Amino acid sequence: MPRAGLTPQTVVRSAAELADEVGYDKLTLAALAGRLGVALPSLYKHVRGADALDRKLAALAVGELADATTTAAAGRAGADALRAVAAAWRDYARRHPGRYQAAQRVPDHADPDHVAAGERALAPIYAILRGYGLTGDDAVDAARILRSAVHGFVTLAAAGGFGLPRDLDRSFDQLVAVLDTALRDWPEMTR
Amino acid sequence: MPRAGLTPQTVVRSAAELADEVGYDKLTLAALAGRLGVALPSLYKHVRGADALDRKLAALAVGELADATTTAAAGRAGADALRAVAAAWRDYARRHPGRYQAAQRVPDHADPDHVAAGERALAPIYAILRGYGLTGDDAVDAARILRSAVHGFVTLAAAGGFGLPRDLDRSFDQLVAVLDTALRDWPEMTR
DNA sequence: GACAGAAGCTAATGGCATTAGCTTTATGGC
DNA sequence: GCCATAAAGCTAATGCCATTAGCTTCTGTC
Repeated sequence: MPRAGLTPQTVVRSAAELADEVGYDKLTLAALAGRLGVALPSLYKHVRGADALDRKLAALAVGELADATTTAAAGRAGADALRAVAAAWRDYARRHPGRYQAAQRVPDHADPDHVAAGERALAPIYAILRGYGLTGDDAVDAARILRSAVHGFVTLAAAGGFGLPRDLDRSFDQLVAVLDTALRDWPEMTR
Repeated sequence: MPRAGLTPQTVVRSAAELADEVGYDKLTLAALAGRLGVALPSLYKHVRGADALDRKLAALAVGELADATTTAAAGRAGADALRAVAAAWRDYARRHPGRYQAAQRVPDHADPDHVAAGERALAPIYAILRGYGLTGDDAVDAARILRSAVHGFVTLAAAGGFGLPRDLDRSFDQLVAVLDTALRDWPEMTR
């Protein structure tokens, strides 16, 4: 019997593809083993179990999302950077719905790679905010707002929560325009 | 042996409580049966199965969310209404994390109650937007933005996605302030 | 070429969901 | 008041998934 030649890497990468294809909730060790042409328990030679796989997949996905947004932000600033990062973000979520969902898991403090990937994903956001002159508490609030808006949009869109026929691209452009305006005229109010 | 006296109503309500207590992902027919003091298969006398229970729970939760936001909007307009609805929304999600997650399931077209609840939940949002003078496509875009921002915020907050110690209430106030500004000075841009 | 370790396997266990079929309890008509 | 019936509950059986244990076989190194 020839060997399948699996590694932790290939197993996680295959899990990512499977999650994107069938949905994160239907990602199962049994289905993954089937896709890899291997008996289910064999996977335990490469990952500690279903929960560990989920964590590794989250780390992978956050890292990829960080790469995508970082690349999009390179060489840009202001509204230009905001648009590019938001577009890359949404694009990643659409192209990789399973991974994007997996990425929402909060990093385990004991996994430095996952934690680092999470920080890398935040970096382009704070870079954009610096470009708008926002730092400190303002930047924290603004980052939360930016993340909330974009994440909320792609999540609701992916779930089919936007029923009406109105073009989604238009709505997303408006969302980004609103964020740009908000960051330019940052409300001084609550201080 | 005395009867438990269950009904579809009590089963779904108990499921809602259980989901809030242990988390939506850990809501299981086995756990629900245990809480109700009944053997697992007995639940099938009241609900068609796990998936049907999820759907009923979603309908219940969306209805409750609609009630909460509708009540908050009553007698208010403009920024006042926006603040009240956003607060009620966030409050519901925090008080009922399991239900809120359940509510994200898109209504089955064959379930009129669920569909109606979904429309009731949208009503206060569109009412607010009318108060800002937004109708038609503008209202659709604005509603999507509003929903994205608030839903994204409560989702990320619930998942523990906001790591930093900065006060969440402050950030949420800023979010609502940003939305208020955006709705007042609605960008005419993309048309 | 032998051996050590890794990669794979089968078998067994336990949890959950579902279906089938049985027993018992309420209840409504006579 | 009694009995028939439908509903509410039960146990038993099946199937899928995750996990663990323990065995076999491949592969690379001396």
